[in-house]
Amino acid sequence: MSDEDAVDAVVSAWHRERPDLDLTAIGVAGRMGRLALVLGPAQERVFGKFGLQRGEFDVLAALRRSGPPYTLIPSELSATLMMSRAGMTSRLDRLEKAGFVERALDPNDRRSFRIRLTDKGFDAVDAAMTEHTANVSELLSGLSGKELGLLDDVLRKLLDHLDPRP
Amino acid sequence: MSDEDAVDAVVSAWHRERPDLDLTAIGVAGRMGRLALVLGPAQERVFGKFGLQRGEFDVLAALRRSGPPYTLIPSELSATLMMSRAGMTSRLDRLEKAGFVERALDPNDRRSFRIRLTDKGFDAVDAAMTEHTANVSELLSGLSGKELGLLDDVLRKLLDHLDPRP
DNA sequence: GACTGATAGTTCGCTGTCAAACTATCGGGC
DNA sequence: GCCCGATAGTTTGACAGCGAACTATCAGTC
Repeated sequence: MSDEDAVDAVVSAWHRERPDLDLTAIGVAGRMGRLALVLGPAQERVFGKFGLQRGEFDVLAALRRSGPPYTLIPSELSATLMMSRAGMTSRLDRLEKAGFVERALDPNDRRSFRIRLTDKGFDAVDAAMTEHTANVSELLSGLSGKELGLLDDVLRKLLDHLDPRP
Repeated sequence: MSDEDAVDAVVSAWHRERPDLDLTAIGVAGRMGRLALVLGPAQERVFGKFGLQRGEFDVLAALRRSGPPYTLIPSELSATLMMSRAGMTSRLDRLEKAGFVERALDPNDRRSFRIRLTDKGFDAVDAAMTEHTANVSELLSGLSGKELGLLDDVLRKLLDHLDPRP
């Protein structure tokens, strides 16, 4: 069988010090956390090549996949991306300054705006998405198709349990 | 079958807009990212009850599970926790100020220190770990034991592929 | 039509992290 | 015994994100 990995070492150290605890779930959570720590930067490297950071890409991607006219409202964006509105304001500032999006007045609601992807933003996000997709496929290429499907099923179930759709 | 979840919606929107892309891996990565976004705050709530944030708990936990005399040096800590030394300096400042750890001179290397868990830090991390363990078990309780084992196996394999042990 | 609570977005102050520059110390090679 | 590159930790400056306070607008009620 395969060697002990970093998470196994953590779990067995805890088991030695605190044999009273049930560490089954801790190991799984530890692997997920560590995975996020490895996958995050590996994805950001790709976004960086297009002058974007992860969060900025997420905004452009949400606009892009919404289809023509590639327009959304800031509060939709902050809700979809699970972040504060304050943070969204500054992200949009950066993206607007870089010419990737435009703020247009919303004719129906004067409190709000319509955030529209510019042509430049469209091109950037499409190119970034192409490479991002290839990169993520490569990152997960250590798993067989069957394992990938299995992982997806379990993650879906877990996500549904933690954050059930209404 | 279960309903379409948020990630399915993202993937199918991308498929509509960009049918040229293979989105299999994107879906899995999306679920992992979203899971991290849900699990993170859910864990931080517990740490907060003990006056700690996640990163600070991680430091105390590394010291605690290293066993007596509960002492490590800063560079070990920053390497284990995959963070910069600069960040570790400020974490240790906070923890020292709160009385959870002490900096002692390293007799063998005058560039370095020995970070030692105080009694107060020991008690705090033990109590936090007890509750953290229960909390994580509860968070993952949506999965059966078999599913948990399956998830662990796949994550281990993936982690090994991405970040192989030397 | 005026009032009231909810909603949209911004501003402000704070915080945790990082990268780069810096100081001090170590340890091997000549 | 002295250099000199490597190593340990800190300091500095910058930055993304958050929560709370604020302004403007909407929508329903009397």
